[in-house]
Amino acid sequence: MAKETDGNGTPVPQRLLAAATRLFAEQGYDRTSVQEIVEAAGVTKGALYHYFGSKEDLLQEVYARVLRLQQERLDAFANAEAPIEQRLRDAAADVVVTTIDNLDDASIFFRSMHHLSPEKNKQVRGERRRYHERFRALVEEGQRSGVFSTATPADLIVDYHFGSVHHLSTWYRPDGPLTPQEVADHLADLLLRALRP
Amino acid sequence: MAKETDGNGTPVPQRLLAAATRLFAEQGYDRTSVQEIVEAAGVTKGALYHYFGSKEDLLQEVYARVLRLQQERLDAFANAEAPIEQRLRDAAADVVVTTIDNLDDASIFFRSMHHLSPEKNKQVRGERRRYHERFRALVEEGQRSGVFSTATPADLIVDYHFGSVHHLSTWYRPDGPLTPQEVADHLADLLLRALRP
DNA sequence: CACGACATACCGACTGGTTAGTCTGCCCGT
DNA sequence: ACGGGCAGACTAACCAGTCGGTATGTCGTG
Repeated sequence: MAKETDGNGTPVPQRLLAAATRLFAEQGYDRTSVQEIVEAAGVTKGALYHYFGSKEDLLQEVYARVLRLQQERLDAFANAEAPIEQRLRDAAADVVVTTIDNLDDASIFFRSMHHLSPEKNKQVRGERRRYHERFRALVEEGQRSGVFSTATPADLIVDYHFGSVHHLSTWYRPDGPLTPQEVADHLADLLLRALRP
Repeated sequence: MAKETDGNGTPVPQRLLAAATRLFAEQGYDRTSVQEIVEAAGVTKGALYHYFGSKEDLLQEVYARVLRLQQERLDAFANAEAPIEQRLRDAAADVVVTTIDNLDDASIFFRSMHHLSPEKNKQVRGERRRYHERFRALVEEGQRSGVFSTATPADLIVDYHFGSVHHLSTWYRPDGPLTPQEVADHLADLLLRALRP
């Protein structure tokens, strides 16, 4: 009986992170006070500053979690044994599904990145670039082997697709007509269709 | 000699709006203090609150300007005398060029919309929807006449394209290798290629 | 096994600083 | 002499982070 103080079974740091994620997504980083976060997590400021160095650290932790997850999944799909069209399609569809599954994290990611201090921002951008480059390598591989059109630079292709992923948090509603998988299939299909020679 | 107090020739309200636009884009809405805005415009708070009701009104005015401009241009291209592929391509490319030309407004638009109060937010969303629907009508027209594939719902097509427009403020750099027109041509081309039957 | 020393986990009042918006009044053109 | 245009001091509220304090557990030692 040392890890949780009240009825809730999950440990305090994770409760804080979950509360912060929800509140940052709902109200934005600047409009969420530390007081609100600790109240939502059922603790006090003492607990938060015991586990985290600052409010900003909380935000960075949200990013780190998302980036780790997406990079792992991309690597898995990209390195699979399959023709390039299949690998790109799978990777493109997967990032859509996982983004919808973590829509809170996604809106925080795209809306609040500029709230990070320059150093942390640089770090996050660096990991983001790794992701971008792995994806671009897939496009280039297909272009070299003649499966994809070379009419458009690979960089632009990647930004085109991630624009639509980025945009999901603006328009996708879980109670809408399309399931996450259907949206993912459509968006991956659009990408592959645009790449036909 | 009643309209401007110092050496700057432009009237005070426009100076305030310009300063606010730049600062909101650079630092975000919440992180920009009213004090900074008035200093950048070379006036004081008295002047700002003489012309605007609140800090939020400034933000809304930025939106209103952008929305008016883009809606006008879309209507012009959409109602032109040309085959549907041409009209859609022109409209899709134009929104890219004007977004890049007003990249500050664009980043504010997409990053700070949720800072508006519910009523103003609803109003902006309404005008946004009008734009979306006019664009969607173009896609549907092409689908009905068999020029565009019907594999993807028109709504999704529109969100796909505007995702990439939205995303521009994240990656486009004026000192990069591509001119605004080149980016616009590429993105419009990708859209049209994805729509090939 | 008893006991003190130290560590971990957390509480909550407090501080120093910032901010949006107000208000009184001056200045100047008409 | 009147009113639009604006200055700038002021206020009331808020907020991130600090700090001294408490409770509970762990570990080494005689």
